[in-house]
Amino acid sequence: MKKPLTPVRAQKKHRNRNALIEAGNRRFHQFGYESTTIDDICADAGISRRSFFRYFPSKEALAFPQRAERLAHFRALLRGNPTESPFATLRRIAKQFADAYTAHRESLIAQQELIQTSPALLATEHDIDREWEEALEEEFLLRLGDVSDAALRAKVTAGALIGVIRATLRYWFDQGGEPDLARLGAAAIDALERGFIR
Amino acid sequence: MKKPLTPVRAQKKHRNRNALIEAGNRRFHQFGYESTTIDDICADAGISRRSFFRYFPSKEALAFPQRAERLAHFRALLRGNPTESPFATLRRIAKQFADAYTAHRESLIAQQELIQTSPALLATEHDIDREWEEALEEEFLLRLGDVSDAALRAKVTAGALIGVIRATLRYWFDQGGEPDLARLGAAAIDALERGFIR
DNA sequence: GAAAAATTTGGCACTGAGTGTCACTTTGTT
DNA sequence: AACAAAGTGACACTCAGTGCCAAATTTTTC
Repeated sequence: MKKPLTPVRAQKKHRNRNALIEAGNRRFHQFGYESTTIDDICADAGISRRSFFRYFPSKEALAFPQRAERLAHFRALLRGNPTESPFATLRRIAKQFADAYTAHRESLIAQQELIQTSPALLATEHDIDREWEEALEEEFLLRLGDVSDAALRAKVTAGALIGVIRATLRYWFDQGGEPDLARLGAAAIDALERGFIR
Repeated sequence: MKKPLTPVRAQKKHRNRNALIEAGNRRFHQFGYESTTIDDICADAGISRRSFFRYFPSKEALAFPQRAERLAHFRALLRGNPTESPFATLRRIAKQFADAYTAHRESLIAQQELIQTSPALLATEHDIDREWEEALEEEFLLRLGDVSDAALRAKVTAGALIGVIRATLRYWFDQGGEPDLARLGAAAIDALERGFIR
């Protein structure tokens, strides 16, 4: 067990954490990521600089506060239907994400624009992609069982998938979130499954 | 034109640049990337800290000194045979790179191991991948002409390719550079072209 | 070949992220 | 109420990266 539970302390932690996230996002979007210092954020949130680093390991982490939860969610979805064919699972998950993205279109575009302004945020975004790629790889490996070349095939398939997904998202963002993301996602997975022969 | 040529100065520049690269690599491999400070490198190379940043924009850049040249080379190869089918071009280029990688196996593995030790280097490596992905995208766009969805297809194909290539390389590195990289590369491109249906 | 102009360099000071330490306060326990 | 454990704030420090300016070096001009 990790948390023996602490009633009052947990509350404070939540409040402080949220105060930092809110203050950060506000400043990031108003003045830009690079121009915002941790001192600024701490002042807004009424928390000491030193304590900031007890809540977040870095300034970048503050910009992706739900990183761990989202990854866990993705893992759970992947693990959900082990009997289904892999690509069927992927299509189902892609559809779900496409719908969610479409629903939060505005804020996602704002976030994406912010990310584009900072190399540090781009790097963090990539780290996240890698985590997702590894989750995919693990799941493929599990499902492939003891086929020969399982390790290689799992890696390559996961790499191709993440590549295709990121490219699709970039296109969607480039078009201002206008196109039908569910359709784009489906097409991308089709291309992967059926091949890129023209 | 950029350089009206300067005989004596160019020499010095080369010498200094190389001194920094050598000093850096030596220290990186001996003591680790993070533990090496720019001051250390400058001391070894006999160059002032301030001048370091006139040769390289960052510490990471020192670890990938041929970045621009390699990208230019890749672009040239891509542009080389515009009449050939895209996948034929890719196969040819992949083979070339596979051979080159196999020839420099040892040092590439050492470099790769170094990269794995540092988030900053991993981030830089990703930046490089993105540059290559963009080069691919441009080339595909050029070749697709005015097909509908050209932008999307170029992006997605480039993304899939880079994803597949990186995954293949990771596998190759994981196996200590033992497998036949040319064969792995060919298989990866086959999978992309023909599809991932099992 | 010497003086002037252009370029490069080194030193200094500064910002901002991230870390170690330690005393102080708040919360939970008995 | 007393004590232990966890969280917080203040201070000092390291290191990457940048602006600025004066000194040195190279190139150009006469």
